[in-house]
Amino acid sequence: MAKEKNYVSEAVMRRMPKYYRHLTDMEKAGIERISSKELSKRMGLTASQIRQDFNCFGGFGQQGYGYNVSELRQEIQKILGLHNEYHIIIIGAGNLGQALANYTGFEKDGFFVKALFDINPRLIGMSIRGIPIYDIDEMESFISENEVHIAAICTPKEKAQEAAEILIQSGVKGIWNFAAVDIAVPNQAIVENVHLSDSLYTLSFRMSDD
Amino acid sequence: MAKEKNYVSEAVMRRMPKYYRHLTDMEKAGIERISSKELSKRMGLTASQIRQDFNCFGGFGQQGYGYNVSELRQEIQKILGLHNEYHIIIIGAGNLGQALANYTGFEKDGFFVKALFDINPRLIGMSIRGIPIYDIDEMESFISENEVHIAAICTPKEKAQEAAEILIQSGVKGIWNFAAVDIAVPNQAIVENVHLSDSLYTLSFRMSDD
DNA sequence: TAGATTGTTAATCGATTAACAATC
DNA sequence: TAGATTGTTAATCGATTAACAATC
Repeated sequence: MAKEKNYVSEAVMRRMPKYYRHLTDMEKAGIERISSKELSKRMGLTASQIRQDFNCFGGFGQQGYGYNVSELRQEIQKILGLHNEYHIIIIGAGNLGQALANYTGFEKDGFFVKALFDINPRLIGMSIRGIPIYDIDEMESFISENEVHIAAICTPKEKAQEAAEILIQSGVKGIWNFAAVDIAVPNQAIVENVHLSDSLYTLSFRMSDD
Repeated sequence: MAKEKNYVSEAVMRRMPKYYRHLTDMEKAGIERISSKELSKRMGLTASQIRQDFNCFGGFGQQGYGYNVSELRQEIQKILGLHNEYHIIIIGAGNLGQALANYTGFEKDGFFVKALFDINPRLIGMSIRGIPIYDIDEMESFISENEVHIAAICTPKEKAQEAAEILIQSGVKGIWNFAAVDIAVPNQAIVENVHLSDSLYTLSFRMSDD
């Protein structure tokens, strides 16, 4: 039974999706139970860390038995908020924006793309998988008329901050930022960055590291 | 003057691209010098941490003055290995693979996409921005005949591990993994993961966190 | 019951912050 | 020189690991 959710460290939070991913794979593979020790081998963590992590949220296991894979998966699904449905809009219908819109893999977790927005007249009016591309000027009214939980910012980096401000003012709570800038936002908003260039630089660093 | 590069913690390593990004922006904005204190405000870190971070690599500053933006940027560029040129191939020419191939933003940092590989006969023979899409069966011979530093894995997750193994056997050192699996690799290879689903789950978690 | 493995407390390790002497 | 700010050492904080009593 999960405890009241208190403060969870960044480190723990970043491991939760990984647990969820592995548990989903295990469930699919028909594995019914797993001990923290087995799981630690599988995931490259320590058994101790796994038990500590889970105990941030309450005990999910049983002494002498371990964890029931399906149950544990379901608990973590709830912790991650993946029992909810999320509506996403994509700001910027360039390469990346279109690729995100085309990708259906997030729908199984309840994430649905509802619209894209762009300034390019050639793109406006088109659609991707039936998802319309609108003029960026219609963004605010779209948000007020439709429930939008998350906005993925796929604009050039110069436009990202401005877009974020409008989005947050319009009531969007979650920003999934793909632009290569650090966006400043008020407290109530949440920004999750996907800095592809940072990731590539890190790879470069480790490749030249000796 | 940069010291011999020793062990650098994961935490420090992950901050280096961010420094590089901010310094590049500052240089572009014509800022000549900056103190650790000013930089700390700008980046949301502490001045102490910034000085500690830089001292992993040797001292780049001057007492009483601070840091010269251009010089510091150049030092970090070298630390990150961004003075080199990298050849990238993309495995999987679906939405994401194509988006990456279309994106030119990494070229300014010396990353060039040389080819894509896929199993889909409809895609094989086509090209993106002049970059050819080849049959996946030609991957090994392409690598042996061309210098390939980095392979971006954009395949479905079921194929990612196998692709990684072939790539590493063929001599590719860096794997930029976009598939939603944790790839197991031998020591000499380096994997940098971009787990978009993990990122989205984290966003969901923080949005439902109260 | 005996064996296994959790949940949890205590010990260790590493990263961040604070402080200050060195020095430009 | 005096003021500013680094480079670096010491103190603190937090995260990971180890240990073990609780218990299935």
